Amino acid sequence: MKHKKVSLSDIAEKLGVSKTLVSMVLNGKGDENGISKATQERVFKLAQELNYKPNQFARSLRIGKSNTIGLIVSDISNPFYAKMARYVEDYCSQNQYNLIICNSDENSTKEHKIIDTLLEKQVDGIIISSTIEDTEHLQKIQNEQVSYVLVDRIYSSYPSHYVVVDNVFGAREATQYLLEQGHKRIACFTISPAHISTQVERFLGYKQAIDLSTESFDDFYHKVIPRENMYKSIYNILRDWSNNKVMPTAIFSANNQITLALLEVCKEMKILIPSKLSIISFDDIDVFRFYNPPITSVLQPIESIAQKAVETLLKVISKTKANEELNELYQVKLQTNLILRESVAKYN
Amino acid sequence: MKHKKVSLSDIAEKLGVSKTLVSMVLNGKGDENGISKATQERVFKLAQELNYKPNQFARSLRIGKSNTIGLIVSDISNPFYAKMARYVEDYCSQNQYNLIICNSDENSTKEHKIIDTLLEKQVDGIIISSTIEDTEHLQKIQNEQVSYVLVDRIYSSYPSHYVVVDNVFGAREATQYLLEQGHKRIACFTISPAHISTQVERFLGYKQAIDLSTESFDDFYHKVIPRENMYKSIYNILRDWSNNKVMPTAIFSANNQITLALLEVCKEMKILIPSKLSIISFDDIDVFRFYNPPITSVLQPIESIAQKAVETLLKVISKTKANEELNELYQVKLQTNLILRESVAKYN
DNA sequence: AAAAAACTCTAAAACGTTTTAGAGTTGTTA
DNA sequence: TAACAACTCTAAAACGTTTTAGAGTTTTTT
Repeated sequence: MKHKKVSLSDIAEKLGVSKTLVSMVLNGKGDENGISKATQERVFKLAQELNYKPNQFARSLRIGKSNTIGLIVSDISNPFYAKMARYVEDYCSQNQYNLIICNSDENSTKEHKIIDTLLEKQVDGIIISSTIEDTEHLQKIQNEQVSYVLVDRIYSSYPSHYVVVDNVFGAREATQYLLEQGHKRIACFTISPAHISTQVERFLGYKQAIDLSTESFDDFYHKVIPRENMYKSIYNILRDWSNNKVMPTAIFSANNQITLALLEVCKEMKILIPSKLSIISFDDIDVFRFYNPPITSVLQPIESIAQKAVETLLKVISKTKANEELNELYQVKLQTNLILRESVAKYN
Repeated sequence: MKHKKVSLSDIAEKLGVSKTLVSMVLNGKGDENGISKATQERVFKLAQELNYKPNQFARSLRIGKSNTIGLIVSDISNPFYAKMARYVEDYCSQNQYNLIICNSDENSTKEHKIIDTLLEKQVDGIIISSTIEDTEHLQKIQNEQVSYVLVDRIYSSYPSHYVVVDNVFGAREATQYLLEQGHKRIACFTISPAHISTQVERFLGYKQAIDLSTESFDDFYHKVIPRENMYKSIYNILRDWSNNKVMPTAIFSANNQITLALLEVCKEMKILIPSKLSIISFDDIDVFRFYNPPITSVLQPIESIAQKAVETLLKVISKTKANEELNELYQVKLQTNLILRESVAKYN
């Protein structure tokens, strides 16, 4: 029982009317085009009966719009991005948009390829948390007149629409909390590649807090952990500090994966948390809630980030389509929340 | 500098050749159609220069194939599905397929809608972990001649292609391990809705283990936890058991979310693991590795599941397209692995 | 009774590909 | 030198929509 897909023409033919009419009616433009109620009724009825499904390709080809957007993140199995993707998907489908999710694996070459693919698929827009250091990929997207908004990660010297979190504030607040608890030697771990704005900003917030305090900042305690070799390199760092009797009393970790590795190392080295070492982490993932002790962390409003990102992108898309001049830049910065748990001890 | 997108005709025109020729060359069919090397060279060169990108909609419209597949899971922010989606995406893009990921939220109505949307988008195939009890949605997909493969969850009485894990074996092995450690009163927690095959099968494996042992099976220790109210209902169950002095010595939890809730309840009620209660869980998620004590669990080979699912679907798609009779059913069942950690104590 | 307005509908083009069937040369064979 | 093969290329249709510009009736106005 191979039955061909039913098209507009099939309906038109059976009803003895034109495709134009059927198209109008089915798109809800029957009234405004003065199609009689009776005819509209007949069209709807038959369409239903035949289980008519418009061909999206024909449609997209004709109107030059795919109703699809792309989301590029480093790794969708990272809980932070998993949640984000989840909410982005929600808001997209609420707005009748399709979503294509892509993983860059923190690899510039791969991200460039992804962008090419997305542009070939003629997505209407891209939400992108980029791993690339320069901005030629953004230029490339713009050249194709495709809208985009940066999320999570931005370029300070390249004006664009973005939705991010106030990383400087979040990191400063976390570090200040550590200071308030009496810590003096506080280390900061960020993850490679070092140019990513989140890591730069969180380090900045950390530094600000220390500079504002009576303690003095020492770059010795800032380590960029290579993401390919987190466990080993953290292990080496802690061992060196320990051997040289310069162990910090607290660590601010600017990334959830770093924190996970750090926790494993501490377990392995039998460094007790928080009695021997206090830890505070950016990103609040499930593991932190369940860890023993539960980890104090900086919560990002993931759902709002996602919502704002989609909202912003759709705004930009519609303005671009309408050919309005887009002189206004949408730049959203959301607040973080410090979640106090038990991985930080008082120090004196 | 609004420059229109460049099309085949643009290239053809500038080169003074036909669209046909350009199309052939660009699709690598130059040789087999006897286009001279020189001409091919000119085409490639100009296409490159103009940064030509084929219009996928026109292409899909013409050849009736979208090169897109859909993935339906209950919630992509659940670590198990996040990983799965991640790998599915990998294998899809390796095969030049696009992926649309959808969340059903364990809601039948929503899943039906998702399927309708996917069919409208004319995906070439669907990988689906379904929440729906009956099989009319599968019928609907088949009616539209769209290929699909079930993953994770199946219908025992509805023949279809699938890729799953041997849940019965995994659950039996886990329960037998509990028995070997001397446990006699072993409970089993599954999650609602109760009809989902994974839950049914895991319960079955649990029951088999007990029936095979010297212990006797008691349905009293099998609880289906409603997913909307996991914490509270687990709390009530444990409290009742405790009050009535019928606390099991071990619990086999057939779902990672249930386990998480169970762990929280135990913490709240100060039930020590594993000394007071041993726990073993299906699914091995990050939290379990990091928990204190680390949770013994049944590991599913997520990457293989994903790989096989994509592989199978693509096979089915190509056979369907070639109009070959598909009398053979692809049914893949993968093995689980019991990961021994520290949440199970010996009991005597 | 002619002109205007209102109402209902349609023909045909366009979007950018792929594919079918075959056209026009040039060279080769009998 | 006629027939044939080989080589290189093309016209046009088709996929299924949306949209533009306007056609054909009937009703209303003057």
